[in-house]
Amino acid sequence: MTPEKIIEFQQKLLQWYTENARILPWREDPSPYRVWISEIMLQQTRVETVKPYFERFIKEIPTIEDLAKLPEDRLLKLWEGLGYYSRAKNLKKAAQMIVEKFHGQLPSDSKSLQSLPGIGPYTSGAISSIAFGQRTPAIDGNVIRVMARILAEERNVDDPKVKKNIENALERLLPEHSVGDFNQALMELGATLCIPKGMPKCLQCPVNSFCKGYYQDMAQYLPRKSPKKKRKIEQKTIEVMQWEDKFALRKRPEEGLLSNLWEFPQREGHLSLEQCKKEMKKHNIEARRIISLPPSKHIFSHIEWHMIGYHILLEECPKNIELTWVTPGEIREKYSLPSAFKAYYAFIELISGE
DNA sequence: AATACGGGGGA
DNA sequence: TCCCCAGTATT
Repeated sequence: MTPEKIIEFQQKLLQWYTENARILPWREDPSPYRVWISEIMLQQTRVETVKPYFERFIKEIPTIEDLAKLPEDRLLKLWEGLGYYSRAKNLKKAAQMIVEKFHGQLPSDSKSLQSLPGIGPYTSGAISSIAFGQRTPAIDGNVIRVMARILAEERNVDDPKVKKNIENALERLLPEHSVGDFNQALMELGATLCIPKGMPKCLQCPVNSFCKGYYQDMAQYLPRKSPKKKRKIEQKTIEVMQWEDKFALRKRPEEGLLSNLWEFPQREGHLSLEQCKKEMKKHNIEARRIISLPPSKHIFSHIEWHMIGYHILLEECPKNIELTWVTPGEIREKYSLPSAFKAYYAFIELISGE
Protein backbone atom coordinates (compact mmCIF):
# COMPACT_ATOMS: atom_id res chain seq x y z
CA MET A 1 0.00 0.00 0.00
CA THR A 2 1.16 3.51 -0.75
CA PRO A 3 1.63 5.93 2.17
CA GLU A 4 -1.50 7.81 1.06
CA LYS A 5 -3.52 4.61 1.06
CA ILE A 6 -2.23 3.72 4.51
CA ILE A 7 -3.36 7.09 5.87
CA GLU A 8 -6.76 6.58 4.28
CA PHE A 9 -7.03 3.11 5.82
CA GLN A 10 -6.22 4.48 9.27
CA GLN A 11 -8.73 7.31 8.95
CA LYS A 12 -11.54 5.09 7.71
CA LEU A 13 -10.98 2.57 10.49
CA LEU A 14 -10.64 5.15 13.28
CA GLN A 15 -13.68 7.06 12.07
CA TRP A 16 -15.73 3.87 12.09
CA TYR A 17 -14.48 3.04 15.59
CA THR A 18 -15.43 6.48 16.87
CA GLU A 19 -18.97 5.91 15.68
CA ASN A 20 -19.35 2.24 16.54
CA ALA A 21 -17.23 1.41 19.58
CA ARG A 22 -19.20 -0.57 22.12
CA ILE A 23 -19.49 0.93 25.57
CA LEU A 24 -17.42 -1.37 27.79
CA PRO A 25 -16.57 -1.00 31.49
CA TRP A 26 -12.79 -0.87 30.94
CA ARG A 27 -13.15 1.78 28.26
CA GLU A 28 -14.70 4.46 30.44
CA ASP A 29 -11.40 4.90 32.28
CA PRO A 30 -8.47 3.21 30.49
CA SER A 31 -5.98 3.49 33.35
CA PRO A 32 -3.05 1.04 33.15
CA TYR A 33 -4.35 -1.05 36.06
CA ARG A 34 -7.86 -1.36 34.62
CA VAL A 35 -6.56 -2.10 31.12
CA TRP A 36 -4.25 -4.75 32.54
CA ILE A 37 -6.99 -6.51 34.52
CA SER A 38 -9.41 -6.39 31.61
CA GLU A 39 -6.87 -7.73 29.12
CA ILE A 40 -5.96 -10.65 31.35
CA MET A 41 -9.63 -11.51 31.86
CA LEU A 42 -10.27 -11.21 28.12
CA GLN A 43 -7.66 -13.82 27.22
CA GLN A 44 -9.63 -16.55 25.42
CA THR A 45 -12.77 -15.21 27.07
CA ARG A 46 -15.75 -13.38 25.61
CA VAL A 47 -16.48 -9.74 26.34
CA GLU A 48 -19.95 -10.53 27.68
CA THR A 49 -18.52 -13.09 30.10
CA VAL A 50 -15.86 -10.71 31.39
CA LYS A 51 -18.06 -7.67 32.08
CA PRO A 52 -19.51 -8.69 35.47
CA TYR A 53 -16.23 -10.21 36.66
CA PHE A 54 -14.36 -7.02 35.79
CA GLU A 55 -16.78 -4.72 37.60
CA ARG A 56 -16.76 -6.85 40.74
CA PHE A 57 -12.98 -7.27 40.69
CA ILE A 58 -12.22 -3.56 40.32
CA LYS A 59 -14.69 -2.66 43.05
CA GLU A 60 -13.11 -5.04 45.55
CA ILE A 61 -9.47 -4.65 44.44
CA PRO A 62 -9.05 -1.09 43.18
CA THR A 63 -5.24 -0.88 43.20
CA ILE A 64 -2.14 -2.90 42.45
CA GLU A 65 -1.15 -2.78 46.13
CA ASP A 66 -4.50 -4.32 47.10
CA LEU A 67 -3.94 -7.06 44.54
CA ALA A 68 -0.39 -7.74 45.71
CA LYS A 69 -1.60 -8.56 49.21
CA LEU A 70 -4.89 -10.26 48.37
CA PRO A 71 -5.12 -13.79 49.84
CA GLU A 72 -5.19 -16.44 47.13
CA ASP A 73 -8.41 -18.07 48.29
CA ARG A 74 -10.22 -14.76 47.92
CA LEU A 75 -8.62 -14.18 44.52
CA LEU A 76 -9.75 -17.60 43.29
CA LYS A 77 -13.26 -16.94 44.58
CA LEU A 78 -13.38 -13.76 42.50
CA TRP A 79 -12.14 -15.75 39.51
CA GLU A 80 -14.56 -18.66 40.08
CA GLY A 81 -16.17 -19.77 36.82
CA LEU A 82 -13.96 -17.60 34.60
CA GLY A 83 -11.53 -20.42 33.82
CA TYR A 84 -7.79 -20.54 33.12
CA TYR A 85 -7.09 -20.01 36.79
CA SER A 86 -3.34 -19.59 36.35
CA ARG A 87 -4.30 -16.14 35.06
CA ALA A 88 -5.40 -15.20 38.57
CA LYS A 89 -2.29 -16.63 40.21
CA ASN A 90 -0.04 -14.85 37.70
CA LEU A 91 -1.97 -11.63 38.27
CA LYS A 92 -1.05 -11.59 41.94
CA LYS A 93 2.55 -12.61 41.23
CA ALA A 94 2.84 -9.80 38.71
CA ALA A 95 1.31 -7.30 41.15
CA GLN A 96 3.99 -8.19 43.70
CA MET A 97 6.69 -7.77 41.08
CA ILE A 98 5.28 -4.40 40.05
CA VAL A 99 5.37 -3.21 43.66
CA GLU A 100 8.93 -4.45 44.15
CA LYS A 101 10.57 -3.77 40.81
CA PHE A 102 8.53 -1.02 39.22
CA HIS A 103 7.64 1.16 42.24
CA GLY A 104 4.00 0.10 42.09
CA GLN A 105 3.46 1.37 38.56
CA LEU A 106 2.94 -0.78 35.48
CA PRO A 107 5.80 -0.31 33.01
CA SER A 108 4.78 1.27 29.71
CA ASP A 109 6.96 -0.54 27.19
CA SER A 110 5.96 -3.91 25.85
CA LYS A 111 9.34 -5.49 26.62
CA SER A 112 9.12 -4.77 30.36
CA LEU A 113 5.46 -5.76 30.38
CA GLN A 114 6.34 -9.14 28.93
CA SER A 115 8.70 -9.78 31.84
CA LEU A 116 5.60 -10.03 34.05
CA PRO A 117 3.89 -13.42 34.42
CA GLY A 118 0.71 -13.78 32.39
CA ILE A 119 1.63 -11.03 29.95
CA GLY A 120 2.66 -12.28 26.52
CA PRO A 121 2.99 -10.75 23.05
CA TYR A 122 -0.68 -9.83 22.68
CA THR A 123 -1.33 -8.45 26.17
CA SER A 124 1.89 -6.43 26.30
CA GLY A 125 0.97 -4.77 23.01
CA ALA A 126 -2.57 -4.11 24.17
CA ILE A 127 -1.51 -2.50 27.45
CA SER A 128 1.32 -0.42 26.00
CA SER A 129 -0.85 0.90 23.17
CA ILE A 130 -4.21 1.34 24.92
CA ALA A 131 -3.00 2.56 28.32
CA PHE A 132 0.24 4.30 27.30
CA GLY A 133 -0.26 5.24 23.64
CA GLN A 134 2.86 3.42 22.50
CA ARG A 135 3.07 2.36 18.89
CA THR A 136 2.92 -1.41 19.34
CA PRO A 137 0.64 -3.95 17.64
CA ALA A 138 -1.84 -6.04 19.63
CA ILE A 139 -2.48 -9.21 17.69
CA ASP A 140 -5.26 -11.42 19.00
CA GLY A 141 -7.55 -13.88 17.25
CA ASN A 142 -9.70 -11.07 15.85
CA VAL A 143 -6.74 -9.25 14.34
CA ILE A 144 -5.35 -12.44 12.82
CA ARG A 145 -8.69 -13.04 11.13
CA VAL A 146 -9.12 -9.45 9.92
CA MET A 147 -5.58 -9.26 8.59
CA ALA A 148 -5.74 -12.72 6.96
CA ARG A 149 -8.79 -11.51 5.06
CA ILE A 150 -7.34 -8.11 4.15
CA LEU A 151 -4.21 -9.79 2.82
CA ALA A 152 -6.09 -12.78 1.39
CA GLU A 153 -3.59 -14.91 3.30
CA GLU A 154 -4.39 -18.48 2.35
CA ARG A 155 -1.60 -20.16 4.28
CA ASN A 156 -2.16 -21.66 7.72
CA VAL A 157 -2.16 -18.79 10.24
CA ASP A 158 -1.05 -21.19 13.00
CA ASP A 159 2.31 -21.28 11.24
CA PRO A 160 4.62 -18.83 13.07
CA LYS A 161 6.11 -17.66 9.76
CA VAL A 162 2.67 -16.69 8.50
CA LYS A 163 1.84 -15.00 11.79
CA LYS A 164 5.08 -13.05 11.58
CA ASN A 165 4.16 -11.96 8.08
CA ILE A 166 0.82 -10.66 9.33
CA GLU A 167 2.60 -8.84 12.13
CA ASN A 168 4.95 -7.16 9.66
CA ALA A 169 2.04 -6.07 7.48
CA LEU A 170 0.25 -4.67 10.53
CA GLU A 171 3.33 -2.77 11.75
CA ARG A 172 3.24 -0.79 8.53
CA LEU A 173 -0.42 0.08 9.07
CA LEU A 174 -0.09 1.36 12.65
CA PRO A 175 -0.70 5.12 12.94
CA GLU A 176 1.62 7.45 14.86
CA HIS A 177 -1.21 8.59 17.12
CA SER A 178 -4.32 6.88 18.47
CA VAL A 179 -2.62 3.49 18.29
CA GLY A 180 -4.70 2.19 21.17
CA ASP A 181 -7.90 3.09 19.36
CA PHE A 182 -6.53 1.67 16.12
CA ASN A 183 -5.75 -1.67 17.77
CA GLN A 184 -9.12 -1.75 19.49
CA ALA A 185 -10.82 -0.84 16.21
CA LEU A 186 -9.31 -3.87 14.48
CA MET A 187 -10.51 -6.11 17.31
CA GLU A 188 -13.92 -4.46 17.32
CA LEU A 189 -14.16 -5.04 13.57
CA GLY A 190 -13.34 -8.70 14.10
CA ALA A 191 -15.91 -9.02 16.85
CA THR A 192 -18.80 -7.27 15.13
CA LEU A 193 -18.38 -7.34 11.30
CA CYS A 194 -15.42 -9.47 10.28
CA ILE A 195 -16.83 -12.35 12.31
CA PRO A 196 -15.45 -15.88 12.60
CA LYS A 197 -18.68 -17.75 11.89
CA GLY A 198 -21.39 -17.03 9.44
CA MET A 199 -21.08 -14.52 6.66
CA PRO A 200 -18.75 -11.57 7.36
CA LYS A 201 -20.62 -8.29 6.95
CA CYS A 202 -18.30 -6.93 4.29
CA LEU A 203 -20.84 -4.44 2.92
CA GLN A 204 -20.78 -2.58 6.23
CA CYS A 205 -17.01 -2.74 6.61
CA PRO A 206 -15.24 0.62 6.64
CA VAL A 207 -12.11 -0.82 5.04
CA ASN A 208 -13.60 -3.23 2.52
CA SER A 209 -12.01 -1.25 -0.32
CA PHE A 210 -8.62 -2.31 1.07
CA CYS A 211 -9.57 -5.95 1.53
CA LYS A 212 -8.09 -8.44 -0.90
CA GLY A 213 -10.21 -11.21 0.59
CA TYR A 214 -13.35 -9.20 -0.13
CA TYR A 215 -12.38 -8.54 -3.74
CA GLN A 216 -11.56 -12.19 -4.28
CA ASP A 217 -14.80 -13.19 -2.54
CA MET A 218 -12.64 -15.26 -0.21
CA ALA A 219 -13.18 -13.54 3.12
CA GLN A 220 -15.61 -16.10 4.50
CA TYR A 221 -13.11 -18.93 3.91
CA LEU A 222 -10.27 -17.24 5.77
CA PRO A 223 -8.28 -17.63 7.91
CA ARG A 224 -7.13 -21.22 7.51
CA LYS A 225 -6.07 -23.04 10.66
CA SER A 226 -4.64 -26.37 11.71
CA PRO A 227 -7.20 -29.06 12.52
CA LYS A 228 -8.05 -29.43 16.22
CA LYS A 229 -7.14 -32.59 18.02
CA LYS A 230 -9.76 -34.61 19.80
CA ARG A 231 -10.44 -34.37 23.49
CA LYS A 232 -9.58 -37.17 25.86
CA ILE A 233 -12.52 -38.61 27.79
CA GLU A 234 -12.12 -39.31 31.51
CA GLN A 235 -14.67 -41.12 33.64
CA LYS A 236 -15.13 -39.91 37.21
CA THR A 237 -17.22 -40.86 40.20
CA ILE A 238 -18.19 -37.92 42.39
CA GLU A 239 -18.82 -38.56 46.08
CA VAL A 240 -21.22 -36.10 47.62
CA MET A 241 -20.70 -36.93 51.27
CA GLN A 242 -23.09 -35.40 53.78
CA TRP A 243 -22.83 -35.33 57.55
CA GLU A 244 -25.66 -33.47 59.26
CA ASP A 245 -25.97 -30.19 57.32
CA LYS A 246 -22.39 -30.22 56.01
CA PHE A 247 -20.76 -31.59 52.88
CA ALA A 248 -17.20 -32.72 52.24
CA LEU A 249 -14.87 -30.71 50.02
CA ARG A 250 -11.19 -31.16 49.41
CA LYS A 251 -8.58 -28.88 47.92
CA ARG A 252 -7.10 -29.85 44.55
CA PRO A 253 -3.31 -30.12 44.15
CA GLU A 254 -1.11 -27.04 43.63
CA GLU A 255 -0.26 -28.05 40.08
CA GLY A 256 -2.25 -28.92 36.99
CA LEU A 257 -5.91 -28.72 36.12
CA LEU A 258 -8.02 -26.53 38.41
CA SER A 259 -5.09 -26.31 40.81
CA ASN A 260 -5.84 -25.02 44.31
CA LEU A 261 -9.55 -24.96 43.68
CA TRP A 262 -12.04 -26.99 45.73
CA GLU A 263 -13.90 -30.11 44.65
CA PHE A 264 -16.17 -32.86 45.84
CA PRO A 265 -14.06 -35.95 46.47
CA GLN A 266 -13.83 -37.94 43.25
CA ARG A 267 -12.46 -41.26 42.09
CA GLU A 268 -11.19 -42.39 38.71
CA GLY A 269 -13.62 -44.44 36.64
CA HIS A 270 -17.33 -45.14 37.06
CA LEU A 271 -17.89 -47.05 40.29
CA SER A 272 -21.02 -49.16 40.71
CA LEU A 273 -23.11 -48.74 43.84
CA GLU A 274 -21.52 -51.92 45.22
CA GLN A 275 -17.99 -50.70 44.48
CA CYS A 276 -18.84 -47.38 46.12
CA LYS A 277 -20.04 -49.14 49.28
CA LYS A 278 -16.88 -51.22 49.26
CA GLU A 279 -14.72 -48.10 49.04
CA MET A 280 -16.53 -46.58 52.02
CA LYS A 281 -15.96 -49.71 54.09
CA LYS A 282 -12.30 -49.82 53.06
CA HIS A 283 -11.79 -46.31 54.44
CA ASN A 284 -13.77 -47.04 57.59
CA ILE A 285 -16.54 -44.66 56.69
CA GLU A 286 -19.94 -45.60 58.05
CA ALA A 287 -22.65 -44.74 55.53
CA ARG A 288 -26.30 -44.72 56.59
CA ARG A 289 -27.56 -44.56 53.02
CA ILE A 290 -26.08 -44.27 49.54
CA ILE A 291 -28.11 -43.28 46.48
CA SER A 292 -26.91 -42.63 42.98
CA LEU A 293 -27.12 -39.16 41.42
CA PRO A 294 -27.75 -38.26 37.77
CA PRO A 295 -24.72 -38.41 35.46
CA SER A 296 -23.17 -35.13 34.41
CA LYS A 297 -20.74 -34.11 31.67
CA HIS A 298 -18.24 -31.29 31.69
CA ILE A 299 -16.18 -30.25 28.67
CA PHE A 300 -12.79 -28.60 29.09
CA SER A 301 -10.75 -27.50 26.10
CA HIS A 302 -8.68 -30.69 26.08
CA ILE A 303 -10.57 -33.14 28.33
CA GLU A 304 -14.14 -34.32 28.87
CA TRP A 305 -15.23 -35.46 32.28
CA HIS A 306 -18.04 -37.98 32.19
CA MET A 307 -19.23 -38.06 35.76
CA ILE A 308 -21.56 -40.19 37.78
CA GLY A 309 -22.20 -39.43 41.43
CA TYR A 310 -23.40 -40.82 44.73
CA HIS A 311 -25.00 -39.08 47.64
CA ILE A 312 -23.48 -40.64 50.73
CA LEU A 313 -25.21 -39.89 54.00
CA LEU A 314 -22.90 -40.45 56.98
CA GLU A 315 -23.52 -41.56 60.54
CA GLU A 316 -20.57 -39.68 61.96
CA CYS A 317 -17.90 -37.28 60.82
CA PRO A 318 -14.95 -39.27 59.45
CA LYS A 319 -11.56 -38.22 60.79
CA ASN A 320 -10.12 -37.66 57.36
CA ILE A 321 -7.63 -34.82 57.37
CA GLU A 322 -8.12 -34.39 53.61
CA LEU A 323 -11.73 -33.37 53.92
CA THR A 324 -13.23 -30.02 54.85
CA TRP A 325 -16.83 -29.98 56.02
CA VAL A 326 -18.90 -27.01 54.91
CA THR A 327 -22.48 -25.93 54.33
CA PRO A 328 -23.73 -24.93 50.87
CA GLY A 329 -23.86 -21.33 52.10
CA GLU A 330 -20.19 -21.42 53.06
CA ILE A 331 -19.31 -22.84 49.66
CA ARG A 332 -21.20 -20.05 47.97
CA GLU A 333 -19.45 -17.39 50.03
CA LYS A 334 -15.93 -18.68 50.49
CA TYR A 335 -14.95 -21.68 48.42
CA SER A 336 -13.97 -21.57 44.75
CA LEU A 337 -15.74 -24.52 43.16
CA PRO A 338 -15.13 -24.99 39.42
CA SER A 339 -18.08 -25.13 37.02
CA ALA A 340 -17.37 -28.81 36.39
CA PHE A 341 -19.16 -29.61 39.66
CA LYS A 342 -22.18 -27.40 39.01
CA ALA A 343 -24.66 -30.27 38.77
CA TYR A 344 -23.62 -31.71 42.13
CA TYR A 345 -23.49 -28.33 43.82
CA ALA A 346 -27.02 -27.69 42.57
CA PHE A 347 -28.04 -30.98 44.15
CA ILE A 348 -26.75 -30.13 47.62
CA GLU A 349 -28.38 -26.70 47.46
CA LEU A 350 -31.62 -28.42 46.54
CA ILE A 351 -31.60 -30.95 49.37
CA SER A 352 -30.47 -28.30 51.85
CA GLY A 353 -33.47 -26.22 50.93
CA GLU A 354 -31.36 -23.19 49.96
C1' DA B 1 6.16 -27.55 17.34
C1' DA B 2 2.89 -29.43 20.43
C1' DT B 3 0.36 -29.49 24.58
C1' DA B 4 -1.85 -27.90 29.01
C1' DC B 5 -5.01 -24.89 30.62
C1' DG B 6 -11.86 -23.32 31.54
C1' DG B 7 -15.91 -22.29 30.33
C1' DG B 8 -19.69 -20.81 27.64
C1' DG B 9 -22.22 -19.24 23.43
C1' DG B 10 -23.78 -19.87 18.89
C1' DA B 11 -24.32 -22.35 14.47
C1' DT C 1 -21.11 -31.44 17.87
C1' DC C 2 -17.73 -28.35 16.79
C1' DC C 3 -15.54 -23.89 16.75
C1' DC C 4 -14.09 -19.85 18.77
C1' DC C 5 -13.12 -16.57 22.05
C1' DA C 6 -9.05 -9.29 23.18
C1' DG C 7 -3.57 -16.10 24.82
C1' DT C 8 0.30 -17.69 27.87
C1' DA C 9 3.51 -20.96 29.75
C1' DT C 10 5.68 -25.16 29.47
C1' DT C 11 7.65 -29.09 27.35
